[in-house]
Amino acid sequence: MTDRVRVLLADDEHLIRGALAALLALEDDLTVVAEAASGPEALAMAAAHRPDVAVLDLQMPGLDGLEVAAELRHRLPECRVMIVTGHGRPGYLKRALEVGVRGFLPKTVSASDLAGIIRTVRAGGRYVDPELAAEAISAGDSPLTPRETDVLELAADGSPVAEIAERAALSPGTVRNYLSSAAGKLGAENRHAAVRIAREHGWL
Amino acid sequence: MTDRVRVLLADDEHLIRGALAALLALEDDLTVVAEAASGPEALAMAAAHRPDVAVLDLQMPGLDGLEVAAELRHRLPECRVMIVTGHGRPGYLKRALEVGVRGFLPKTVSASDLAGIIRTVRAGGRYVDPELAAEAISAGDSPLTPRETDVLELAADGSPVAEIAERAALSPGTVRNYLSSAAGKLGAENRHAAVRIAREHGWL
DNA sequence: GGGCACCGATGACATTTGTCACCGCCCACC
DNA sequence: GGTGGGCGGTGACAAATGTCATCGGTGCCC
Repeated sequence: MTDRVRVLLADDEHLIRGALAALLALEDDLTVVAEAASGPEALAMAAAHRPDVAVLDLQMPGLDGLEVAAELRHRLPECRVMIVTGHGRPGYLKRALEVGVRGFLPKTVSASDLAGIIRTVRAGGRYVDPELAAEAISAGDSPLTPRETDVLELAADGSPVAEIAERAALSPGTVRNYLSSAAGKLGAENRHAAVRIAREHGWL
Repeated sequence: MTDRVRVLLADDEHLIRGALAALLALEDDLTVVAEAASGPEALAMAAAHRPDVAVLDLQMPGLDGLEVAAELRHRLPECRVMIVTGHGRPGYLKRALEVGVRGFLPKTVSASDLAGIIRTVRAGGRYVDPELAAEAISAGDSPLTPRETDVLELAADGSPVAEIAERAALSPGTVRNYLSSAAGKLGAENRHAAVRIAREHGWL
């Protein structure tokens, strides 16, 4: 265990990624072996360099952090995955844990904390930001059925019911039923408010 | 002009801010004299340290980057202001230029570019990311009247018309007129789609 | 086998919303 | 001094939406 920890950094913002790489390089037991600016690139880099720990931004072009995490779990099971997120909605944390993510933290942590968490994760430990954890627990599970979620997602851009029905290959009446049910469960006054509420909880 | 450039960094994400500060410190003609994690804190720091250049994140708690920029222009006119943004919508650029911002760039630039741009701005120059500029030009001005924008903003959370009318102290009929007019101008099928379109253009 | 939840659908009904025409008021601009 | 545009409002009408009851089908679990 005296080897240096090999780290993969994935973030679409060059400025942040570069700065982060420079900062982690100051820690003498960490080495950034690869950087990526998109989801697919992150997968390719991981395959090529086989890092010990992958630090993934949640929002990236192509595949987002969670999708990359899910892929990595199959392709490179010995690689520990951490997710770093700017504005974390609760629902993502649950999904992240489901795909085997070992660390989940907001970008408001300090660099030295990040380095410490990388070491923790590398050693087989887990870390979840306390505030995000609290939000996730208080938010709980989505009360929506899978189909309700689907339809609500199609309603997210403000389309009229007829268009949603067409895209979902459903009857307009059925769509209205699902939306009405979803709005009721979420305590929303209409489907648009329901979309907002579901988004805030990370249920969408 | 042989003095070192005194820089204020404001970003709510400690990780990025710290990393950025470390990176800029490597440039031997730049000094980070203050850091802030929120809009009000940025103003206080600027007043206390009187930096040459303020590098502001667009999205911050309290006051956003543009509001801080507007304040700084009055309180500290000799301080040049730059805005750095993660996912930049076109409308912000126009508003930024209106409040006297000298630099506007996405977080996808490299650190050395950033350092160069800070020097440019310090010397009285301007810099606008070409891609953002192109988007802003193609997006153009908002076709909405001020009042239409207000009402559309109140409609953004999906509230029913009655609630919007109450919050705006307007008659429900008037609210519907404004929303209908706004949706028409934006080519939207209803007010919720109008909100989305206006958001995408940075007109909200 | 009986409950139970989810899916998909229909019909009916009240409410909300979108749209249009038209009004008066004020202010800026020519 | 007229004209135009924004603001705020009313009334009316058609369309979209929300809500409810009800149906049949499926699959799961006790």
